[in-house]
Amino acid sequence: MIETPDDTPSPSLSEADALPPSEQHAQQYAAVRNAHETELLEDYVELIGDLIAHQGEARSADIALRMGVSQATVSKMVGRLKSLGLVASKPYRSLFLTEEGEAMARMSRQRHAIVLQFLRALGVSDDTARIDAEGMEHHVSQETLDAMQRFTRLQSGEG
Amino acid sequence: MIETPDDTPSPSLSEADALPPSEQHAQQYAAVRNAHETELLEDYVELIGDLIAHQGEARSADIALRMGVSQATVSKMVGRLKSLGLVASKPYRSLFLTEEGEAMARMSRQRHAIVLQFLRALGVSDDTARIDAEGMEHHVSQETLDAMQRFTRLQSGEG
DNA sequence: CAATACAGTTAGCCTTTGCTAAGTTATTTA
DNA sequence: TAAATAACTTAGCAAAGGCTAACTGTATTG
Ligand SMILES: [Mn+2]
Ligand SMILES: [Mn+2]
Ligand SMILES: [Mn+2]
Ligand SMILES: [Mn+2]
Repeated sequence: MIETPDDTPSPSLSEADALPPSEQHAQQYAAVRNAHETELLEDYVELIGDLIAHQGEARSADIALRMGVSQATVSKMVGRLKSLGLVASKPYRSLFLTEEGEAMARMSRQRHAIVLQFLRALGVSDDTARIDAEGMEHHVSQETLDAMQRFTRLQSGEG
Repeated sequence: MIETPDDTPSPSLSEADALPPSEQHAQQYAAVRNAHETELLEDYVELIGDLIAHQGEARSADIALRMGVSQATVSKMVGRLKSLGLVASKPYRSLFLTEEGEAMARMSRQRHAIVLQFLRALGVSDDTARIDAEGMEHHVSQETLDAMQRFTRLQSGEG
């Protein structure tokens, strides 16, 4: 392993930040593309889990309504979720999460809650916090989640 | 205007949060889908602007390298940016931003910087902050940006 | 200045995520 | 219980965003 020649000058306040090294920059975008591959899956399983918990069952029509998409779109997505082993169902019947689906739903729900509570603790209004959390949650690393939780706890502790 | 019947119980700590009303829930997801439509465009114009500022010109090969994507993908995307009036170029030559492209780049760059500085102020390491900011930036409302700036200023002021 | 290397484009393919329209199954109700 | 309504599925379409392979144009350099 040879050290990459570092042509990044040390940070200065008077000029615009230099571009990061190409490989690091590429990794940033790759991480985003990566998040985009799983984010819809996460939202679906999280929603299915929430529907089961709050209304006793998860039906396609409810999902379509809450996601704001057509039932056909939900039907196709459910097919994908089944083929990925996250969801189980019989034709024309309501949906269930597999063990794997439950696990993903649990993680997603928790991460979502941390981000939402953090935004509220930051002083963002509830409506805005909900909207922003829905998108941000998929792009937040564990390290950032930890920092958010620290802040939220501090903030509520000081009340 | 009639007030929507509010079946959301007042928040309780002992039970899981209730689901938001369907229309509000749908709006959350719609906002995310919306952000996804412009997010790549924003990253491209921001990068093109940065390349012009830092290296004098923006070439497809550089973009491909920094985005971690094939040159063919860049070529196609540049076609889209041109058809949207954000970028101008002659075949086989380097890229320029239109007025509209400049405006989008300016906004994106500023928003990106606010999110990045905020994450650092929160205590997130530089590498992680860069990665998370690249994704989060597209899902952050003006209200949240304001809250982030307030926090960052406070934090640096107290140093 | 010819050969080579590098940069950019085009064609053709794939997956994801959306849609509408049309069909099928299940449930409700007259 | 037959008819009507609601729920679900399927087929077929489109746009976005990736890829590789093949081609074309530009720049370097022997
Ligand atoms: Mn979520
Ligand atoms: Mn989400
Ligand atoms: Mn950006
Ligand atoms: Mn970005």
